[in-house]
Amino acid sequence: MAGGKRQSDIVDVAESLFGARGYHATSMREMARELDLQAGSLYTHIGGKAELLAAIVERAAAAFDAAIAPIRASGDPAPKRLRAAIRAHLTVIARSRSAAAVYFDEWRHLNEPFASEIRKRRDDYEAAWRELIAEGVQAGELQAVDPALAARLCLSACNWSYQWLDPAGPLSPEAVADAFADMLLAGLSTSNSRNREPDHPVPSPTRGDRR
Amino acid sequence: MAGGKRQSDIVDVAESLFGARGYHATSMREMARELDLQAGSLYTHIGGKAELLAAIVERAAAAFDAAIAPIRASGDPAPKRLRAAIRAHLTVIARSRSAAAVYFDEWRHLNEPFASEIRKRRDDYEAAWRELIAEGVQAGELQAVDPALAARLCLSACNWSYQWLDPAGPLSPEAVADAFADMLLAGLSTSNSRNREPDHPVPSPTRGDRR
DNA sequence: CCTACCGATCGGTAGG
DNA sequence: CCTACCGATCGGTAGG
Repeated sequence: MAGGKRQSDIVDVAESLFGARGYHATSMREMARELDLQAGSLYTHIGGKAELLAAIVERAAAAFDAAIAPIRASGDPAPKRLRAAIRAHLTVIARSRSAAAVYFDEWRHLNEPFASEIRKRRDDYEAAWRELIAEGVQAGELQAVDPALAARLCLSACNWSYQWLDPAGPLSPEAVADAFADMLLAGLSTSNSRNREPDHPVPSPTRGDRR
Repeated sequence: MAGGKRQSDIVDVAESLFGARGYHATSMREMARELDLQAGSLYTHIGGKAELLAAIVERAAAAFDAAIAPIRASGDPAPKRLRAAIRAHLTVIARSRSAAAVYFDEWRHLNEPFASEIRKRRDDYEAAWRELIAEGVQAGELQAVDPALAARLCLSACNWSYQWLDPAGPLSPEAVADAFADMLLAGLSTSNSRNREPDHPVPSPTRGDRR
């Protein structure tokens, strides 16, 4: 699926409808109506419904990969990279909640070989987070947690945000990201007491400004 | 929908198929085949497909509510209650990942009034977590986080586990829950050192958070 | 619980 | 890009 203005319009509408109602609950006729077309006319521009799903999911996967690539390569300390990754991940979701919804919920309806390809891509993405955390543990910047579980904790918390994160809401995605990073890095409990000096060099715009 | 052995068999099969493939991707004929019935015969026992979905989602919502009710009433310190709630929540998910998948992913296909009822029930459930955290903040047992965001962080991390939590995996759901609780309570970073007492008392939240 | 069937709707195509 | 239409499948019902 390569180019064409009309085609990318169709992909956009599909993304929005698949995200809102789900892949199987969205008909080609609904999509056509949204574009003021007849159902059959869609097929001038696209190969089929399954192909649309694949295009949307690939695009979403690419957005996540691209968002964390520079962070991985930055050479910053692990806590700073982790904070940046959380922000990047949430920003991708906030930029298109529909795309995130399709990526997270509808990818299981992909045909082969797309399903396998995406599965691998997600595994690689998670591995990058795991590696980041493992490096931090190694360097003594992060506690001696299991990197696999810690990566899963961070990603789970971030992924689910597609359910509620609202760029037009009272808290910007960046503010949510910083708050999440604060809590994940510093912990919720007071009983393992921490000093109150700024502990990471990264400025956190929302600290002291949490609604 | 009230009782009948055959009926509960059907609900169980529906839960498993809806969870695996999604509501709209599952046909009544598939369900019938799984039960060695003809499609039409299902309707002796159930009212329809939509009714099945409602039954499954209600059952799941009730399981989550029941799991945290005794914890809310326990009077334990907030960190202990939070840990217990994480464990309870993950245990419900682990006990039936299909049910969790339907509850989290397919509830949007509910008709009214079920959709509204479930939305309210989920809001109330989240409010219980928020309240727990707010009490901990008030008592100085938890840091001065925004209870709404902290509740969301914990629930997000826990909810997403339906995607990967495997009771037959190397880590039991209880072990995962404890690891998640450890990380959420103590934080991932070493830089706010935990072996040091705070030089000032931990501040209470600036706005009176009573609820 | 089965056989037989309903109208509706699905994704997609032919031919222009 | 439209009209017209295809076969398949959907959830559900009638009648036994």
